[in-house]
Amino acid sequence: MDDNFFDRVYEVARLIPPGRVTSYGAIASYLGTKGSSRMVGYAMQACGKALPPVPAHRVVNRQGLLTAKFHFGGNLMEQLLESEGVKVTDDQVQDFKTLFWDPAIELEL
DNA sequence: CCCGTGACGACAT
DNA sequence: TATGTCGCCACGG
Repeated sequence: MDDNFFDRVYEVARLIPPGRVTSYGAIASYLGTKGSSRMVGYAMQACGKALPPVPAHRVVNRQGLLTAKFHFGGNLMEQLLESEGVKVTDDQVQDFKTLFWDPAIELEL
């Protein structure tokens, strides 16, 4: 875990409260690399080897769309989110705007 | 060392 | 509103 950049992403991702979701761009922006939202997703891809495990299922794209479900495998991601109380329909988070957790704001206090 | 790829996002048309 | 294109930068081949 010498990869500082990845660790930053993991650290923020782990701060996401249960039943909440955030976007790659929000995390990237918090890290100061808002233009590199792709790197956040890329880091998530490698989150499987990160300890403690990162709740990547709480991270979705700007539209609240479960773009990562393909990587989780089937409906696993959707299952995990609903298990935390997050309503998901058609690979899309319901009330995404309400459940949205922005580190730049929530951690601002 | 160069090239293609990608869990995204903003802007242009 | 929908579709297309570019930028971003780390990683594998």
